Amino acid sequence: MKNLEVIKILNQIADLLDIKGIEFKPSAYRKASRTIESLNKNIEDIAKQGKLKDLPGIGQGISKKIIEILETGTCKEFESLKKSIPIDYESLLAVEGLGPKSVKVLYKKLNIKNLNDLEKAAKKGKIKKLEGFGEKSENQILQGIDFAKSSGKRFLLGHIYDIALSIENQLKNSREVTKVSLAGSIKRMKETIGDIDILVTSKDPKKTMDLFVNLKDAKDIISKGPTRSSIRLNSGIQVDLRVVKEDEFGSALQYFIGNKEHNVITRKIAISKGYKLNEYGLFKSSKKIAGKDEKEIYNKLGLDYIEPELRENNGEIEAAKKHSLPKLINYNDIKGDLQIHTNFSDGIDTIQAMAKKAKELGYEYIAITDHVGNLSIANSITEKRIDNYLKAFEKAKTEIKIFKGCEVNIKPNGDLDLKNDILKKFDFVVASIHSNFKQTKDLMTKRILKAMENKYVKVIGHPTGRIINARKGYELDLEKLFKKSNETNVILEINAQPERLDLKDIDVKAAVENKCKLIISTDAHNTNSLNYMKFGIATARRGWAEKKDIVNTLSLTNFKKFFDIS
DNA sequence: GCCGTTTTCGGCCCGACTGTTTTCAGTCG
Repeated sequence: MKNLEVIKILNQIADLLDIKGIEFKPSAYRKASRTIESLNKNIEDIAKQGKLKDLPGIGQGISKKIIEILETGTCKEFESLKKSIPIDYESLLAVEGLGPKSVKVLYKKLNIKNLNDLEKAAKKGKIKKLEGFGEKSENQILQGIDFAKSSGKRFLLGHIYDIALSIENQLKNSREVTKVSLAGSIKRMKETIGDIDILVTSKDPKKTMDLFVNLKDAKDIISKGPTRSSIRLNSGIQVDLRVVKEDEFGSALQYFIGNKEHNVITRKIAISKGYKLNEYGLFKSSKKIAGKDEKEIYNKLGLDYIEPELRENNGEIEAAKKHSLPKLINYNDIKGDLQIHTNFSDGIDTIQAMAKKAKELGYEYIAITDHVGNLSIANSITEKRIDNYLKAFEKAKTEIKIFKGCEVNIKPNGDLDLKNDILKKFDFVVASIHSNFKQTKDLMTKRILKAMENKYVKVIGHPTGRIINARKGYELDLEKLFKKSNETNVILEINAQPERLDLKDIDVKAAVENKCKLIISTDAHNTNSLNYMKFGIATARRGWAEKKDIVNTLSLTNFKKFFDIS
């Protein structure tokens, strides 16, 4: 799939046009880029079918450029832009406070082309002498350089969610604060988060802002005002707090949860109905007709309430208009966790400890699925140790149902790494890929399809093998897997590990559209990681999944029936 | 560059905060 390549180049064209000071075109390129980002199809296939222009935000000009990129790896427009502005704009724009206008001035006046040039110029005090810059902006740039060098990547949802909740709680517990909510991408439970947005109402905004910028975990204050302040935490993530009035809380939430495209469309709908929508409310001329409550705003726009996880401009507005939004799976619908590791293979805690924690989480059943076979890296349970492992299940005294499970490696040819006469001793076999990721799409698809034909396999673990920010998933024809799943009742997993979330949201949506059921598992290697379930559920919700689409929402009795196990 | 129950041309979301200004441009979300 060349989707990522196309996305990257379109974004870079947008950056360069921005620096050139060209209006409106940058946002057109970014919009096209985001459209491709939300696709769960191969852009090359769409191009071959001549259907690029059917995609929103892609017209005559950009479709030609996409074809050029697919054929040659780049496009003339991009190359000539780079020539005319031969600078490392990506890292320069990553410096906090530097935007396209400043980057242009710095290049024209001081010939600053990269972070090194920028640092030298700032240290020599050259920047503060430029018109429009000063002492403070020079200092800010110096600080920003360090940050741009050290990070730049987005944070994983699962790594910062608890931090966000803790800040939310500290605000909630203060006397002045009357309402608190997370907003932005973290409220939408996006897999990666740029910064944490929080919205509050307060009886004493000044006091609340003081409390906020003095939070224990705050390293720097980026800005502070009566309605908006930003801090940077020790972990490096930025947190924005906004204080709004009680009767603006709903409209502010609507505005700040986003995403951007979703908001642009809701605003346009407002305009088409003769209203105006902004963070202060929904207005008819100057009269406010909604604002306190989000639901009210959506309803007055002729839309059903849209859950935050769906607000990605991915069809939710049309569905809300037609009253056909899915009734999303709830965060408390899960009845069991079906991929769990213990100290028998590469986990830390015992079967009993995992079961105890699962009971606390309110589950009715779990499957312990330690690695079996010859996978050396994960301390796999080899044939010799299998009997010991199975006996441990008999010994474990626990209050909830435990399925005797294992995770078995799928070999490059699609065979499993353990013989059938051993596999049959287990109630619950998860099969997954842990090696030879680089096979062709065709081979990889056949490899997994073959594993799905094994009658002992119940689940395919982390089906695409991707690691967020680190490894692309393997090339795979998911539609064929969906079909096979429907034939064989072998279920594809939504792995809830923060760096996996695999299947990912748009793949979940495709699965649901193919009437393919899924299972959500944490792949926990210690008791604490059993808490990751919420990120898997969030991924399911972002993929429009309902309770009925997720197998482990079934009661123990029905779950057993579904898989025909006891 | 895209798009159209106002438009095939003329719009394109808009407000808070900051720093450098003395009324505003740039950045950010």
